[in-house]
Amino acid sequence: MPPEARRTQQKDAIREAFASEGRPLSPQEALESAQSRVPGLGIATVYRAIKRFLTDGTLVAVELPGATTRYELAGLGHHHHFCCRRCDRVYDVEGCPPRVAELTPDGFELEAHEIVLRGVCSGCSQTAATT
Amino acid sequence: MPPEARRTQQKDAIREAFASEGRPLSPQEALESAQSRVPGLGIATVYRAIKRFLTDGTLVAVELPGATTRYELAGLGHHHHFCCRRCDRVYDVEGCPPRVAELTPDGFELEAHEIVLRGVCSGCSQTAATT
DNA sequence: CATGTAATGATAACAACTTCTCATTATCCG
DNA sequence: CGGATAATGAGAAGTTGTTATCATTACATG
Repeated sequence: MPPEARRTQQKDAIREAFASEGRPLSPQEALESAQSRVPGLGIATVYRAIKRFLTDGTLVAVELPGATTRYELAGLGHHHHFCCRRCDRVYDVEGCPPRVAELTPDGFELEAHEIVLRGVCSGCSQTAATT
Repeated sequence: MPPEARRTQQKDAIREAFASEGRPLSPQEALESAQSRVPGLGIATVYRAIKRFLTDGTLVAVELPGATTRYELAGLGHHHHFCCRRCDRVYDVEGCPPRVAELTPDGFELEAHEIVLRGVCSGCSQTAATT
């Protein structure tokens, strides 16, 4: 049996990072966010916490093309993602277009689908000017 | 100015691999396919050829969530991809569902989108039986 | 509050993929 | 054909992201 988990301010800070940011975070992003609460936090602890949160169902992995894996709180239901090419942040997007399943070639069995939108987020869009 | 390119049987074999397979290939897949034409072919040569083909517009990169980058012949037009979880091969799929752009959150600027279908390809589906 | 032990932080070690190095080979052009 | 040099193959070396090691710290319980 696995060792009993202890509650620590580090894990609390990491969990809180995902909850407060409200978008999928990479381990590095989670580290930076959580460090505002626990300054000395190390990246190894973030990886350990994420692994534990995946196991206990707190987080789920979000894989994106050409980017490192992000993680977000579980239980959000079916949704997709938007990647900003300026800040590299990933955002959740609601909804799902109709007829996605119709793309499936004959003889293929569709089990899941993912949609990734790309562009510039509202924050970066305002800051804009330069390309 | 860059050195003048020479035509070699290795590059021909690699280009032919992409043309004959008709689907996005990883460097490793391209190597295996091209080795049927040039047995001694090395992986370094495949990487060098791909880099050159990207530069001269012969190939384009296809990035997928949680998978190594694939490459395919350029000029295929807008399309999406299907990943088989059994054989890990990637296939092109025609078409594009309507209203994808409507998912974009307010204030965000959409520039592109990608759809990845997942499941089992027709080849693996027949071989099936086991899960 | 004393104690057993899970958790942490820093860093080394991994793993997967890609690029570099260099001696050798092949291509191209006069 | 002969020479200049681009291309190749094999393996070393880099990258980037993740996991393991280990001495130290901090939970949590009696």
